[in-house]
Amino acid sequence: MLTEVIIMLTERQLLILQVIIDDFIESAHPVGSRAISKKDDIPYSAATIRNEMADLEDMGFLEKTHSSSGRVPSEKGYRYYVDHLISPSILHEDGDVIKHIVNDGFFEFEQIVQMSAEVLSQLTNYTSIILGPEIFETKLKQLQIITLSSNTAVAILVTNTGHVEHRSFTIPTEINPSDLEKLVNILNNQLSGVPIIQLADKFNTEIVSMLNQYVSDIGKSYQYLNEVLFHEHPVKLYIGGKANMLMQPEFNDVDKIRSFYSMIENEDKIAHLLKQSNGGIKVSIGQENDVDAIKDFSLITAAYHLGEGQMGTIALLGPTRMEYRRVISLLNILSHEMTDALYMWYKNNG
Amino acid sequence: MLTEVIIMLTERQLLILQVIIDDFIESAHPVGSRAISKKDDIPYSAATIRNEMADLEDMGFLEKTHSSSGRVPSEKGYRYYVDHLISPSILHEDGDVIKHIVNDGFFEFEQIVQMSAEVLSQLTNYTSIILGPEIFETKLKQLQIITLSSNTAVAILVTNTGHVEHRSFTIPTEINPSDLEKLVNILNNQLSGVPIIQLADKFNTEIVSMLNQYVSDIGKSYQYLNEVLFHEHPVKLYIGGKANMLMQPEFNDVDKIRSFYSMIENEDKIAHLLKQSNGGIKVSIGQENDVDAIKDFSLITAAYHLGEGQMGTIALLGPTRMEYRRVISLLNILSHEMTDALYMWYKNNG
DNA sequence: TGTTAGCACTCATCCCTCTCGAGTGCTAAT
DNA sequence: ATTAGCACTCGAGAGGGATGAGTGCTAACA
Repeated sequence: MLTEVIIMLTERQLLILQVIIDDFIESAHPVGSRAISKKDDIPYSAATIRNEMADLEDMGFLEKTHSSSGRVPSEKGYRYYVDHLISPSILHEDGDVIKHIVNDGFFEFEQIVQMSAEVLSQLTNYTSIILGPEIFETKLKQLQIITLSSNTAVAILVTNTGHVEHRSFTIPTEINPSDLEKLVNILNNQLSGVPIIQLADKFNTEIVSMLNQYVSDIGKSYQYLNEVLFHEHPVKLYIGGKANMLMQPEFNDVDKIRSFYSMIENEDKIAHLLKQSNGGIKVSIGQENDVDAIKDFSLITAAYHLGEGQMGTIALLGPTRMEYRRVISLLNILSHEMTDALYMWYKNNG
Repeated sequence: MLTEVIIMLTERQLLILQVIIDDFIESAHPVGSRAISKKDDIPYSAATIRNEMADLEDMGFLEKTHSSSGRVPSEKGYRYYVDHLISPSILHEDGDVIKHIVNDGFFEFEQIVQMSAEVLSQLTNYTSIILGPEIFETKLKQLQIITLSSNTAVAILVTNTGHVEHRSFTIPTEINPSDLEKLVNILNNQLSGVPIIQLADKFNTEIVSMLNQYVSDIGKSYQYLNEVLFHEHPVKLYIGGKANMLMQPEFNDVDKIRSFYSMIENEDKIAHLLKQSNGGIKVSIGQENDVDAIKDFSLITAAYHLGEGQMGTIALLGPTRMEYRRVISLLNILSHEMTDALYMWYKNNG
């Protein structure tokens, strides 16, 4: 796509395109010329509309489902609609609901995230996905190792944001259980305040030698320890309203439901999708999506931030016939609210 | 149901009933007399089968979907089948898979539970639900309170089974943050080893006065603390394979799928259902279920134990046309394996 | 020249009917 | 007691209008 011919649409074409897409988004039925001409703000006859519709179809913004059907927006049509026809309005009812949730009393950040995912889905009847918060900026607050038996223990990491990770493990035979306490002390002294993302590195470079010096010779088990303590903290994915989506008329087909569910259960792939987001609001319509499994859907992603480091991604997955205007407004509000909430957190706990 | 007339079936009727149900469970299609008479172990003609089928229908074990259709088991038929016609066979392939998972290396118990739910569902294409482990016998290993800022903190409870619970909270103004450490020490001294279920009580009766004595006057905030630390630890519910169930031909109808999902998302209700289970394997077929939402389904529950105290429930939810024989065998194996695994845990960590 | 009325045409959807086949129940013969 | 035979029932699926919402095109109009 080196050259993209810029197609100029007349005012009237813009108006008609917009009305058609608005109508289809609401009704999910192909839109006919007569229905358009009857609308209040359309002073043209059905025949005129038909001519314009034919032109819009030639330009690729509209499609027919069969030769004598009404028109349906093409993906290119949606793209144009999203890029040029929707003014980023703020819908206040939705905004209030969201602000209420994000700011209501004291919650763990993760609770806020979870509730947001839930509400986002209920407001829209699409499936909401929230990734993160990513851990670029979160720092280790404290590390605990609690022994359960002679050879098992559970390690607990607490971050400055109140996030808690834990993992059980068997204590390597090289390590004398009685040394565990010393080990934890050293780790806490050296690693407290260190960004989570740097823990594994710092452990390898600075801590290991220190451990060998002050604790018994931990030998090869340092790698195991590193693994247990600092590696592969799974990215948390909050998916809200897998079932709400079934309300959409697009899912009046059993096979579609099946393929949707087998897709949505594959959390890894979803997480991968969202990770590509790099800030701002991004709309991927149908085939624009990189992943085959959602080429029938639209995915709207928004990032929420903390200072420099990006923290996570909020997304809504729905049919290409999506309420783009409302969804974009919603994600805008929510990402700002979450960013604000995070900022407050940081100010208090950083 | 004060009196239940005991109906005697002839050997032949038993055989025919069994074959019909087996066939229907496998095929999901109404079973006709000719198909039965053609089976190897059936030496009777189709006409004979028809006569017997008519009798079995009169007795309520079979039904027709319409006047000239083949027969389908009634719920009473399934009940009889489950009670009298299936010998509790152990299916070794399944058994091996399960043993492998439950005993494979060192895992947190919760990981085992989660994986079991997943595998159970994949083996059967039904939806698996695992409740618990209930906390009757688990004891507090250690309590931690980690302050995040001047007025927020996160409380972490670790049990002897390696289970970790955590909750963020605001520090009540009555409590001097510098006293928190003392508070935690007292709590750990007094409560370590106490069964989780008794924590709240013990806190109210024994600890509060002690705290007032040794720490600053915590006043009315003791109730808040109790709430934060010990109350309402939500029962964990692991649901596996919500989507697998869609493979069942019973779900070839969009509305059924919708109602299934809106039911399964209501975790509270499900948890309530499973809590009624009191040991052994229990089969609830269709209308036998107390909850309306699953009167079209069968629910098989099995408890897993630890010593005296029941620990949790494993269940499979499927259509009434369920592979009862296999499912019962599976749950049997799994409940024993989990019970054994728990026992080992206890021996090591009790 | 842009707009509109009119008309022939297309196609999905609904409904009706017909056929086919898998099943039954009943009766009479073995 | 069992079975072969037969008439009957009913669901599923195919075929065939009728309906109606939609189109494209043409010719008339301002």
